[in-house]
Amino acid sequence: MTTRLDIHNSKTPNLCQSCEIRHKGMCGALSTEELVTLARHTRQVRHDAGAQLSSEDTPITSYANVMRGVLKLTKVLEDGRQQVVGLQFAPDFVGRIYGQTNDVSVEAASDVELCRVPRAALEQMVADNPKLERRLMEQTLRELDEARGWMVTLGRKTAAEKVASFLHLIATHIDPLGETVDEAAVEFDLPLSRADIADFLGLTIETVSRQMTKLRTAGVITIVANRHIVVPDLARLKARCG
Amino acid sequence: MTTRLDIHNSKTPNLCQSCEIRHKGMCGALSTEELVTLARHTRQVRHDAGAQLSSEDTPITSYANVMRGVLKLTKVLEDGRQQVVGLQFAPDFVGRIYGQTNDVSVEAASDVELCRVPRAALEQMVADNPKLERRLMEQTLRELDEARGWMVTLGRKTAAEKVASFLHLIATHIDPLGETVDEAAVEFDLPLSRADIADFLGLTIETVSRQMTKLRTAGVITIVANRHIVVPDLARLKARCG
DNA sequence: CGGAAGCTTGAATATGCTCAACACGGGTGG
DNA sequence: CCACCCGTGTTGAGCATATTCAAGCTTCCG
Repeated sequence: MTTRLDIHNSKTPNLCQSCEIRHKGMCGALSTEELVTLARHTRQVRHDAGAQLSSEDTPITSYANVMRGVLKLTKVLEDGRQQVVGLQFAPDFVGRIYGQTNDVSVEAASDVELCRVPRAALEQMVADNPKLERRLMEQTLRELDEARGWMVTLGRKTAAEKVASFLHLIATHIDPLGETVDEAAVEFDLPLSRADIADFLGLTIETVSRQMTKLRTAGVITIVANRHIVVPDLARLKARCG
Repeated sequence: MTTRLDIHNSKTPNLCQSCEIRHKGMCGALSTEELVTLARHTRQVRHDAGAQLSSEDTPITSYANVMRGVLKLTKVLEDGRQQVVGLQFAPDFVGRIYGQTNDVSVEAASDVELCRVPRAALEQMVADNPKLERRLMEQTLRELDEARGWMVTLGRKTAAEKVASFLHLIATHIDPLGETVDEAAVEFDLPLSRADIADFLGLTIETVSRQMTKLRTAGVITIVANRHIVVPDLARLKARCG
């Protein structure tokens, strides 16, 4: 690992220079000097799909930024019923600030790359930098909006609409950095298994599978491989989201 | 309205002195002097149950603190299907900071009393006072946790568990300022109609009604009047929450 | 009182679940 | 190289839960 950098000059750290999310996530709020300070503590880490990064009641010891891949946040009932309560894409910030525990379990849905920051280092930076705190506030508000949007889906949409809504979400969030080009064709790999999708939508895997088949036979999507989907017309998909 | 106060001395404003939520909500982060500054802009307002305070896409012009009663936050689908995405009790802060629109419709679920603050005044205070910003961050995180908790309820619980969970929520949040005394008997008025409860739980009013009847015949609750409920044993209710 | 809104109850229906079998694909080992 | 296996996804049949539709009841207000 050759991520060592000369901390005596204040040029953008090598690591951050090549970071694709440099300007989009939390780091966009930082000056070059602050970035240097932060980079002394960060470490890029990779996790395979399925890896559990933290669980509902473990104390928080570090935060991270998603650089590549998708994380899922889940909660479980005592009897094992599970609900995915959030998905995080690059360049989302991961981790609950100002809290003792996460209250959610964090798992890698796909293979992921994270930029990890120890708890103390981040909290120090936040305390010193109002702009950073504000960024985190905005991310939190975005997550709240997303959670509320999914409450509508969970509570009031049919299985068909739920699956369409999920595909629409992925289609509009997965692309590396391209801005949403509505009405256009989109092609992507699902970052979640059928079981995860079911847990996200409050359905069973069988129902998810059946609804995917219906969307396929209706010509709304093409299932190239189990995980590999083509949406020829995003507007037609959106029309099925209820 | 005799809420005029002498702004030349910096004693706690009369209005705030008698405010029951003075130390619990956002204002708990303020010094006496800051409170005086803030109180120059605030105004207590009352709304009847059912009053709509703002809708999904109206711009935000003011914020508020809930002093009494319950607000409901809702979202609707084009075809009219509705979902309650949040409830706010005293001393919650109401309104999405750093945003152009609310993305939710805010309605008085019961008769409410609010302490209203114009947008500019609050944003100025937040900019000047990191402790206040932090309070708002904490409230936002709490709302996010609550939203995620309800996602589990919406996605993975049965109708019976949903209704029990709702009653448990109200039983533990409605009480004026008493801390949750688990295992004890609780008596309260439901701040929501059956229709609102249904929209909160992603059910129909008929299903809500039937499940309430089942809880009554099972002896878990007593329905004194339509809205007036007694829970003799909170633990028994909790056991039915899934 | 009378009317309307809110709530409850019942019967029939539909949506999504359960259980079960099968298909596909990718890796492992004979 | 093929057989086998295991994880993952699909499909089908029967069933259960919650919805829909419809009627009747209560409570609240004029």
